[in-house]
Amino acid sequence: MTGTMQSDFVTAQVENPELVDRRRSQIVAAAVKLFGDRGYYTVTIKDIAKEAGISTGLIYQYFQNKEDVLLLTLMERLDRYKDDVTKAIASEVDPLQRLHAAYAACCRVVDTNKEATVLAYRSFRSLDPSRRKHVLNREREINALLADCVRHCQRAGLIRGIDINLVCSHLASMAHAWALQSWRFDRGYSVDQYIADSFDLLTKGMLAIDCVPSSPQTVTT
Amino acid sequence: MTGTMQSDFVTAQVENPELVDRRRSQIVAAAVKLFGDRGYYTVTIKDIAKEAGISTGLIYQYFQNKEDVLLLTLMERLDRYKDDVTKAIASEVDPLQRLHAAYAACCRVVDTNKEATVLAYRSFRSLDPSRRKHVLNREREINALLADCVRHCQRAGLIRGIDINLVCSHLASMAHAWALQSWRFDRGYSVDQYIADSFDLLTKGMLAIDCVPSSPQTVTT
Amino acid sequence: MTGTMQSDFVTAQVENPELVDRRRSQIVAAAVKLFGDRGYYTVTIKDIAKEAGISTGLIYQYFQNKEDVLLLTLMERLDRYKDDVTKAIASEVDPLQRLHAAYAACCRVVDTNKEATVLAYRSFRSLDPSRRKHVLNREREINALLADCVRHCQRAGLIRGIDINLVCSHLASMAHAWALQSWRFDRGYSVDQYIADSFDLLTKGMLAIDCVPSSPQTVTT
Amino acid sequence: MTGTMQSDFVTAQVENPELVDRRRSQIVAAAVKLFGDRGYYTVTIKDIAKEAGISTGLIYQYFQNKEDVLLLTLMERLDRYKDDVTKAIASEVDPLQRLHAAYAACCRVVDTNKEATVLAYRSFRSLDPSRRKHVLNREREINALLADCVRHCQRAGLIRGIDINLVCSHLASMAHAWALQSWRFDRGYSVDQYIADSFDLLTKGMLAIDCVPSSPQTVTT
DNA sequence: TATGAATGAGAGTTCATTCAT
DNA sequence: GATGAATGAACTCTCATTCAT
Repeated sequence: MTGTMQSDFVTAQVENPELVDRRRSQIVAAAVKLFGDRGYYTVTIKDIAKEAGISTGLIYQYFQNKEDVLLLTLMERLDRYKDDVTKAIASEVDPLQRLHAAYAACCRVVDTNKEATVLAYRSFRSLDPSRRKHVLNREREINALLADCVRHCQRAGLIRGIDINLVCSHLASMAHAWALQSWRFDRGYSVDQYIADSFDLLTKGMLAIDCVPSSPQTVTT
Repeated sequence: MTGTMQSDFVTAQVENPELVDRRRSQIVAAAVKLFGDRGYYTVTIKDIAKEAGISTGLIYQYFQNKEDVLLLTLMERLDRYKDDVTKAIASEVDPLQRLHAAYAACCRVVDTNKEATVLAYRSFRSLDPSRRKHVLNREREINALLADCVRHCQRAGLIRGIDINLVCSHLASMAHAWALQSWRFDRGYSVDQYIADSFDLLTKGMLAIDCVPSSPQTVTT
Repeated sequence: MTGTMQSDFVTAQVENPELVDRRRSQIVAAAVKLFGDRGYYTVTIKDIAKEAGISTGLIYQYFQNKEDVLLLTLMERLDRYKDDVTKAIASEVDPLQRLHAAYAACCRVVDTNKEATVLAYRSFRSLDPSRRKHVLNREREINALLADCVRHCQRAGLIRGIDINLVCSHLASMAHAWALQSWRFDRGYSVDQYIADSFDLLTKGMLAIDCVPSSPQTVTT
Repeated sequence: MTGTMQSDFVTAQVENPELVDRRRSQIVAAAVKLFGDRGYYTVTIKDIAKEAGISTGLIYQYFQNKEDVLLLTLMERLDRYKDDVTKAIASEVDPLQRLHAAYAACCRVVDTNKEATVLAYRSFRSLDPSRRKHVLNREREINALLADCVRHCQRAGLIRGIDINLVCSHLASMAHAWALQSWRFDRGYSVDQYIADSFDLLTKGMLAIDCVPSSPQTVTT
């Protein structure tokens, strides 16, 4: 199971696992809020402690340093992300509907967690290489879920033989865009509408001339 | 013209405009390199001064504070971005080829400037609201260029009546993905290939069943 | 008797005297080891608790604060010191042999407890004045044992009428030097040899010309 | 020349060598006073800055960290020590008088700098191994001066064939004792008297029976 | 104009001590 | 009696910014 504050790469001084879980959740909740609003560097440990309603020293009983707080903050979101996507595709059998369900789940996670999504982009590079690896691994696991959906569609002959990496990048980018480029969209524009529109665009493309449109690729090379 | 270090929102203590231009370029060049590598907060003014080969004090003759250095650093990239896209579409007349040229230009700017692209995502929120506005305005100008291309295609009946904002978001996201999600792509995969593949995907969509595919939209709501 | 962990200047919260004795010994044993290795300030109460196999809170049941742990740590060594010297001279009757036995005992205590000897020098001043007094008193008691030996020798006409304080300082310095200046001596050089050589030097002096050497004292004043 | 604040093992951010010299002297002077009174660990960087009349940040322009302040503080005393001894023996030709001059110089350095002498004993072990090496090297240089005097005396047949290390240890211990064991001596007792008395003791020994006294060495083993 | 020494507020982190269990 | 989670004051060190030269 992914969604726990236990972690083999972030160590705590406190031994009671339930307490570790509870306190870390408390601290991460405060961190998500503050990091999301103001970014990693402008938020101090004291700010987090105050927001969490505990003393500064206590944070260091559950995290080795500030960077570990960021790490678990980013990981927690990815855990929820993965869980949501997993649940979303569990009940779907039709390949294309499965893919749609996965994409919709991604968009919804982004929507309910816009700040955290932005934070992920802002702060990933604030982690040192070894911590980045943990985040990337989780990111790849999520990606594998999407890739699987795409692969099923391709096997069913529903999607043409495009590079799966490219398709996944496409899907992820569009989901993230809902948070990262929110300035582009009208206030009234809802996630549901966005999911519908963007999935339509992703699947059917932009061109009006159906079927074999005159590709401008030859120009490229 | 955009590509100058003169700026009405960042003021200098030095009066000679040429000098301002030269010094600011020198400083911004150093900042681009360092911010790109290590991010805004971990780079010090001293680092920038050393990289630029000047004294720390001098930076404050041309910028009011560190945040202004970041602002011009981000702006400079957007200026180049805009110039490149402008030049790219200048010679194209066919609407779709124009769009392709614009998109390709975006991808190439991203490719030659991956670090700066990542920096933009990381550091935009480190700016205060008034400075963000300047960046967003420039971003919108670039977006307008793309939007114009799309509009032309739509008027020519080449692109179907999808919301232009959505299409532009799509285009921008994919261009940025080349830098932001570079971990997804193989080392051997070139920008040119990426441009070709992603533009094909963007325009024609993912579906194998051409023309009217059974849309899964109804599931969404 | 000196060698107990009961103490009228360090108070405990626990009433059972045997328990106080046992726990204090346990804690002081851990403290000796850690303070000896790393000094007073770099060792934490937590370190001591862990080394002693107890909880941090328990230390405060037997000591009022960290400084008291140091005090008893220093005192314990002095207690052993005093006991050893007392025992060593108990069986000797010949004044000079008594003195020799006392000096040899000092050197051996130092030798078996080099770290603690160094600690005493390092950390005495970390105590507040009132605690220092306790250490100094014990130190003076030990000194009195030596002084007594010297006095006996003088009365027996074996030692000339030098100021006893000076002689004692001399003896103590040389004994301590075995730990404090161990870098001066070869690895193969044994305590026994050191005792023999240094006592010979102390008693007979450095000069080759026996009897009345041309003293350079007149130069001094 | 030894007595300068330039140092190849402690680096400064400031380049002007005279300034480095002046500021370091200023800081070390404050540190000597405070460390001497209260020890290394209980004195804060802020204390030193205040005592020196500068800002805390400035200390870090001239020292990399607090430990380096301690290092130079200890080194400075050793430099003066070495200079004083060197000067003292420069004019003496008679081997024994040379030795006496060296010893007297040692005692006088200790006397005018009691706190610093105590500090050296207290704080040497607060240095990390590489820094200790620097101190020990200087200490060995000073020791070499003494050893040289002793050797001359031995060659002249004035001192018997005792191990030179032992003799030097003896001399150094007695000199240091003037500061370390000052509690033993009466207030009225002067350095000059101490030098005279202790040198007499060191050279002629304690025994009243001149010449070949019955050595108690055989008892030792 | 240009320098870089100087400032000092504020960051992350530690640790002696307390106290509910 | 014993535990160890919790506290928060105080530490070392950094760095944006200033200003005398």
